[in-house]
Amino acid sequence: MAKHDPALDHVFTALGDPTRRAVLERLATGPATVSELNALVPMAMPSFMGHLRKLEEAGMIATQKDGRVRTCALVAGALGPARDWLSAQKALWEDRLDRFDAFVTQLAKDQTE
Amino acid sequence: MAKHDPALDHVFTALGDPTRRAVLERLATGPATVSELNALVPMAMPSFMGHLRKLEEAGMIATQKDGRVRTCALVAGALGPARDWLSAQKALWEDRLDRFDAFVTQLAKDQTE
DNA sequence: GTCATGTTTAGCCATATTCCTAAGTATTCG
DNA sequence: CGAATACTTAGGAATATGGCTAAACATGAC
Repeated sequence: MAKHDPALDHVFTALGDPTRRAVLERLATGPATVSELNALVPMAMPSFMGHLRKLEEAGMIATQKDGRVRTCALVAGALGPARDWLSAQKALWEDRLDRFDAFVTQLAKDQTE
Repeated sequence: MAKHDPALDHVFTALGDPTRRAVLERLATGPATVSELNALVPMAMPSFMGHLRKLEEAGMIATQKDGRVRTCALVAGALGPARDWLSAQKALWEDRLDRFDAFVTQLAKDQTE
């Protein structure tokens, strides 16, 4: 397990905002322009661009400008590390809680004997 | 899919910090006191307490004070929503990318014909 | 009771975040 | 060319975040 993974910092932080999650959810259905994405939330364009920039810096979306229109799309595999961390953690977590459960169960059994 | 889930905001934001992830990783092996956890990172206790408070507010850890010692432990199922969101998203994401792949493949095939 | 230990509170500082408006640039349309 | 469209840049304000030191508290050990 990595001591300190800055990529994970960026990805989780990016996911911690509802506007940015909404963008990702929308992009999961296919690419979209900045204006189309901005229409999802009631926010001025410059503010919204800040969110897109963070998603791009986190490596979660890629953008490309054609003429005056910028199109955004998801980056494959960007969620992998986050999901892996969570899965590993959840496994340990539940294993640990299971053992605690067993401990409590054993305790209860001992008392009834 | 929830329009705007504040619980998810808190959980992902909490995960976006290496100090807090280190705490969770440590707690996955069993409960620990505040001092024990603080020893994991070079940080003054009051600063560190701020991180613990965030984890507690996010519902990810529970704490309890016995005498002058506060013990911290994981909360079961706290990672569930985050993991679920990521899994759902990743599924859509990869499905979408697969279809894009198929589209590109088809395009290439068309050109060679 | 005194003293060490383990937090907790209070208060401060620097920087980052998240929003805004106004004005600028670049492209496309008529 | 002129006007509309789609961003982009510049700059600013409010609040949040992440760190600190110093001092207060509460409890356990002697």
